[in-house]
Amino acid sequence: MENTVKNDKILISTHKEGNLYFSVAISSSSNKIVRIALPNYMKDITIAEISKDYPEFKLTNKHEKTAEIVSRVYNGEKLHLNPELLDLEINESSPKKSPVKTLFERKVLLQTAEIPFGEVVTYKCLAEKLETHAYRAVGTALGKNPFPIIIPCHRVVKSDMVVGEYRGGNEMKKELLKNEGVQIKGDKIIPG
DNA sequence: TCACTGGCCACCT
DNA sequence: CAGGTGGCCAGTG
Repeated sequence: MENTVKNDKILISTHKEGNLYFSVAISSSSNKIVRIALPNYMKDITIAEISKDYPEFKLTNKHEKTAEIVSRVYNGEKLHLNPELLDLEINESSPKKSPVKTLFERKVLLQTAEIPFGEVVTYKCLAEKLETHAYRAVGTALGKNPFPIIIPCHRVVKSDMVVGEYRGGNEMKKELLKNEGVQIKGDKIIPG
């Protein structure tokens, strides 16, 4: 059992790339990533995003390397981060404490992790792979993705190829896609 | 239990 | 094309 537990210490490390800050949160007991913050021009905002779920944390540079990897992936480097490093477990005794809270969310995230660099799939397609018609629920689950960028929820788009929504905003989603070579015109993916 | 809310979809003007 | 409508179903309170 390696999921987050009550007295776990959460370590937050930040890396600056260009004028953006990238923060990651790692559990000191499992040594796994429990949260990745979306990049921001303000360091404090990335930390605040995490501290909302983990009020008791410690700032450290111990995991800055991990935050740097996130920043490099954001900027379009095709890097592989071992999915084992993400805490995808569901804590049965208190699911609310774990980054991923339900089986459905986990299945959606794992399926999303399969989408190759530079490619997109639709919410519908993802739902069908999970053998459900809960298209909207797929979107909702991705909206709560604790590991944005690394679990590439930005590669999931609407059925009409419009880019769609993103926690960090529609523009950030488009930038992420452009960074990995996806052609976009207006709000629409150009099939390639 | 029930009602409501979504990072959606299909279908209709 | 744009905008509206009803439908889908997992989570939430």
